[in-house]
Amino acid sequence: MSDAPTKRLPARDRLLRAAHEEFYATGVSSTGIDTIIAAAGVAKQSLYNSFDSKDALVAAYLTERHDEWLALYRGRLVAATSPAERVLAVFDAYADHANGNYRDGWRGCGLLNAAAELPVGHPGRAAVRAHKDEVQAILTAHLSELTGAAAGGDPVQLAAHLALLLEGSMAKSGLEGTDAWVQTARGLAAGLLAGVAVAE
Amino acid sequence: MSDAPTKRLPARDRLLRAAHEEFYATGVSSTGIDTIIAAAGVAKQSLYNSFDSKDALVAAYLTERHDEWLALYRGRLVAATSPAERVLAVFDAYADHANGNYRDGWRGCGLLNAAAELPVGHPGRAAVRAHKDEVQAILTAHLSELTGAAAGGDPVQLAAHLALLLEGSMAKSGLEGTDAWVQTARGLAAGLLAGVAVAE
DNA sequence: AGCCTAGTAGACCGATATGTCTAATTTGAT
DNA sequence: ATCAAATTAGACATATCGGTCTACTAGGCT
Repeated sequence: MSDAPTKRLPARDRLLRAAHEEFYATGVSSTGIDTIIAAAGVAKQSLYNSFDSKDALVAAYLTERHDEWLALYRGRLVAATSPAERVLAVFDAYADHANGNYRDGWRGCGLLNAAAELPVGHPGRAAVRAHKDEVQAILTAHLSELTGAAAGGDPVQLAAHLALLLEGSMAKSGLEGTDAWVQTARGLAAGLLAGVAVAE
Repeated sequence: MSDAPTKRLPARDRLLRAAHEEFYATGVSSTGIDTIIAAAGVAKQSLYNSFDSKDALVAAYLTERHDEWLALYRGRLVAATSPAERVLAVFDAYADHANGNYRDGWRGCGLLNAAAELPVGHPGRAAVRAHKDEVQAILTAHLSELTGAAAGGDPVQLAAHLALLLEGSMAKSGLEGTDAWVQTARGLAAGLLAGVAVAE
């Protein structure tokens, strides 16, 4: 190694890492500031140097998980060689998410979980909705590529169908603690895609 | 009226009604005891006469929402005259749930929302899982009736598909605040059921 | 060496959390 | 009318919440 063996991360990064771990495991509102700074090994003031409030830390946590999923998806995307595979890459990214390392195990989509405990009108809910809209837009784009402009299947409707399977698999796999339901959803999606191909 | 015009409900019932309203609107862990007793118009001691702790009240809240959904489902069931309609009655019960009266509007499935903020291992999560298993068992039973024992479609697999659509519609409609996604899921389910009927 | 930035430890603040306790009062049944 | 059960108001205890403040310290640059 050219550097010091383990360069200590700046406080902001350690806070985000700890926030991810604690918020995901025990929920946003039942996790206190003190828990997070203890997990990060950071002074309380360091938190308020990087973030205006707990709410700002929550907002950063949400965008971080959004980016995290996008990275998983892009990783899967480069290995996909057909439109159908690119659609299934979205399901694989969800599975990768479920198989990540979490202190107390998989507990479902962190964004949906956070939205579930935020009151109506909270900006965090809008952020989660925007993320899910983006996922569905990705599906729609790949499906348009698959069926072509004038094919029989409607890409928008099929994207809605697949999006429901995806989010349903998050809810159900989160309750079970495994990726089994994500794989089930992937299998059903593959069947639907085969049906479109046959119809063409 | 034969009685007093409005018989004041016992404290326990008023507490459950208030707990429903407050827990659903703002989440279980960010809603304090004091908020609930104020909404119920009840003394604090009355809460602890009926429930051992806040956790016990949360548990009662969960079983109450389970029963509430079952009642909606049974109401829809009596009007259904075929196995396919009985399957769709489950979707209609979910739509009824979404169109209920909530102080700050529809915010998704109360059971899923509660599970999303409970840590792994909490008994409340097991209760929610049991509820969702029951819903899926209901779907499976109706589908078995529909396709018969030796029909082409697998009732178990189709029930899994429909269950994913259902829970996906809860997640997505909860973010939007309307029942639109539940109706979309119902339409997709109807299409799948028509496909089974055709294949027979 | 000197300095500036980032970080540290921890006391402190007011508000709120869950839960207990006491004592007075309402209620319904006999 | 009387009695027991249910309910009331509200003080109280203890702990934690998010957030502020002060004073000290460690590292990297010039």
